[in-house]
Amino acid sequence: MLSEQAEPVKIGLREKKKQKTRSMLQQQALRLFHEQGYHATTIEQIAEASEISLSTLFRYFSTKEALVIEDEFDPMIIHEFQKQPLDLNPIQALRVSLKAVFESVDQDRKEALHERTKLISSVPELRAASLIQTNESLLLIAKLVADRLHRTVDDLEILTFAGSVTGAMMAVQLYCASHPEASYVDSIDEALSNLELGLPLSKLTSNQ
Amino acid sequence: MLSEQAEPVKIGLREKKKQKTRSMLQQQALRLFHEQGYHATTIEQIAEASEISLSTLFRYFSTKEALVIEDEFDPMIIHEFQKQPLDLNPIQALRVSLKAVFESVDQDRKEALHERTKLISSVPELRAASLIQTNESLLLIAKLVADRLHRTVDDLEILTFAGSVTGAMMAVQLYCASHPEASYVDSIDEALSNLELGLPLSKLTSNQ
Amino acid sequence: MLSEQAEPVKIGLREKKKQKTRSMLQQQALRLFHEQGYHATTIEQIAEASEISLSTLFRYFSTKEALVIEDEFDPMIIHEFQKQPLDLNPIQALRVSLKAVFESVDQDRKEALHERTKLISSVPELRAASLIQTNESLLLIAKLVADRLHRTVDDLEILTFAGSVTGAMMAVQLYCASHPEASYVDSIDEALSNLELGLPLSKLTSNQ
Amino acid sequence: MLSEQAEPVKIGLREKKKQKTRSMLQQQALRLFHEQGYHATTIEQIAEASEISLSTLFRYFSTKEALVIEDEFDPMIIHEFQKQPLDLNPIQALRVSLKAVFESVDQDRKEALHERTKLISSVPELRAASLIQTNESLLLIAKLVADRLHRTVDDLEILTFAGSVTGAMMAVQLYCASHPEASYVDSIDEALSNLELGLPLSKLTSNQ
DNA sequence: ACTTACGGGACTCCCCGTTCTT
DNA sequence: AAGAACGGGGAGTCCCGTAAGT
Repeated sequence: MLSEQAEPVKIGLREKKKQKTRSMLQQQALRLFHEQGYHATTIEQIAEASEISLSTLFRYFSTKEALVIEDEFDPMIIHEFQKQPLDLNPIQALRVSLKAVFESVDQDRKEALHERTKLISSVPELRAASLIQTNESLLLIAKLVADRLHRTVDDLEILTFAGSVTGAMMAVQLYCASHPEASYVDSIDEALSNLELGLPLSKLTSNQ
Repeated sequence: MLSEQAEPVKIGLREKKKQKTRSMLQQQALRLFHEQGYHATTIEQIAEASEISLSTLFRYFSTKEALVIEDEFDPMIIHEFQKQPLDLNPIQALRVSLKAVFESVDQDRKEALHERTKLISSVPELRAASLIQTNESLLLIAKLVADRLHRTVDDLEILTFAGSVTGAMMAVQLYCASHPEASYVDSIDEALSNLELGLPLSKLTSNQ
Repeated sequence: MLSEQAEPVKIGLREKKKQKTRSMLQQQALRLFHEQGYHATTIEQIAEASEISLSTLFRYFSTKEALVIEDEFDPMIIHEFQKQPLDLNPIQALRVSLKAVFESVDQDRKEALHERTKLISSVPELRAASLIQTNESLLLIAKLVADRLHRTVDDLEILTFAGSVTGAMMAVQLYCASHPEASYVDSIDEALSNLELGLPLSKLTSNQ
Repeated sequence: MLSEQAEPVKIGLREKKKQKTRSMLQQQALRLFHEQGYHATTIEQIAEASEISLSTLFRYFSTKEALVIEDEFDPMIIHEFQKQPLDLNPIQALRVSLKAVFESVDQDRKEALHERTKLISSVPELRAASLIQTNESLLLIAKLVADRLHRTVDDLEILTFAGSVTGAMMAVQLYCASHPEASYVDSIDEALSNLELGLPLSKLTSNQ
């Protein structure tokens, strides 16, 4: 979910055109994947449908998977997180940030996101790519938390924390894949709340 | 009559030869990857070096990644975990199991494991494949815990738990990748211990 | 008025900067080729390392190979050859010229040359580019000899002579590639001396 | 001209089909190059015209150039050379071999060869590839001569000889490129004869 | 049954135009 | 005007799956 680019977004004239091309490519890709399936769609078809050349497509998205995986939420979440007051514990801060970001997203985008998530769950290659990104999110979360505490990412305690959070999110993805009716955002919140309470281990121990 | 008795023996022999081929392939693969790098090595070279044909190689390992990823420890850990007494909380049970398994592994295998782990961290494709497996471990842990508690894997609480554990292990992998001198097993134990203590969040909150 | 005088100076400065850029590019290229190998290095990396844009790089060197091949010795050798007295036979004249030029080269350049030569021998594309240049040397030698004799390059006898000389030099390159301790200059001289003596064929015939 | 494969040509049933595919590909390539020019023709077109896939084409010819360069004469010349009596000097042996081979070639093939040679002279990439092969011929000639004399290719004298011969052939190619009416075979013979006579240097020295 | 050949798609890189900017 | 960014396109490599041949 979270990956690294957090540039201030220079509003260049042609920056905009690039954005348009990017989003066009993703749109066409998602459309074709939906219509024909992921494997049955070649990237050549995507390039053609978007009326750009293959090589240019690869300049925008370095792999077929990237067309599906890349998302626009990460920088927003980062930004939100960094604004949170320091006396919140990091899970609280994260929960607040996630809520803030997803409340600002309109219905259309939410549905697109949902569609994408379904696609990812069902295609092994995409799952793999998504997990790679998840892994990078882990580092990012670690970095954000380390910054809050003036510590370094080079710290097993912090990494373990970030790992647990990331793992909880992976769990939610799996959960939602088999419970299509469940709300993704709510489930994340619940999982994080659970983690905040220490999981809680007593409930997970047989007391007989 | 005799042939019926001969059967099991023959199967045994065959199994053995298969095992030998498998391990030969992995050995050659690892050697070549070490010498020339992962990408510079083609699976054709691996097949040649092992003196078998490409199609046969694919019968043993369906992808190039599989040559590196396959792991013999999982089943051992599962077995150990299922033997743990029910009054241990699941993290305790897991810690005990992991220790038991790794103590039984000889030095050679540990070094081979270490070599493999390094290779995996450094090659994105392998990381992806490894993460896919990690994700399946998540489900496996969930299943084991669910069984202990007579609940189902279909349960966000349990999945969250399993996710946190899995995430903690991912964190340890990242940690060890940048701290080559750290002991993998000890670090896992420390991370799990940390998780058992509720991470602990108070230490991760700025108290100014 | 003043500007006219200023012109040559400004041009001088510009020329100098160009020369610096050229040599910087070659240096960075050689460094990267040495570190990562020729194929693993992209010209984009070279441009980046030299802090100029790709299109500018191509203005200086029209192909990746040119970064390695360009040779500053040819014009020097030509110049020397044209000064040789006419009563020397062309091989003698060439031998004297080569000696004169290489004696004037300092140790650093010699080592750089040696490094380059090694690189060229080991990369097929570079060998090809180098051979193209060798082929042009053939024509050049033919022209020089033709001029001495007031004949034309359009002459099989002269071309054959030039070809033999060029071929002898190719032979020396191959020889030195497998005998790293051999002196390039000495070997050339020996080869040319051999050619001057008619190869000699009697020694190359089985006399049993 | 001379390159290495000198297998006894196992007459497999499907060896024949491969031969047919090879020659089909070359034929189509030459046709298209002739019709549209070398650069204007893509290898995809060649594959299509030959009704095979791109990847298969590359299995037969690893580069676009190879489609033009590879020829069938080398093994024949080698074979002939090895049959020559040992009391011939190596240039004589070579001259006899070349004559024997070219006399056995029918008119059609000679014209095809001529066509190909013209194409090679006119396209820099092909010239480069051809020179690479020439360079390998040098080594081959050295090897053949070394074998005759029970010496090794590791010998500057022999390499110089081979280089001179090779260089003479390069000269002939240049000569014939600018004299389309000249006979390739006769010119080679003349050049080699010239080389055999010591070039001769006296004629190439100004005697004023 | 087991190898060998073939197909095809993803991806990378080189190099060259054109456009846009400074 | 010089130079950078951008786009295009062809060559080439590799993985992997399927079909053909022995």
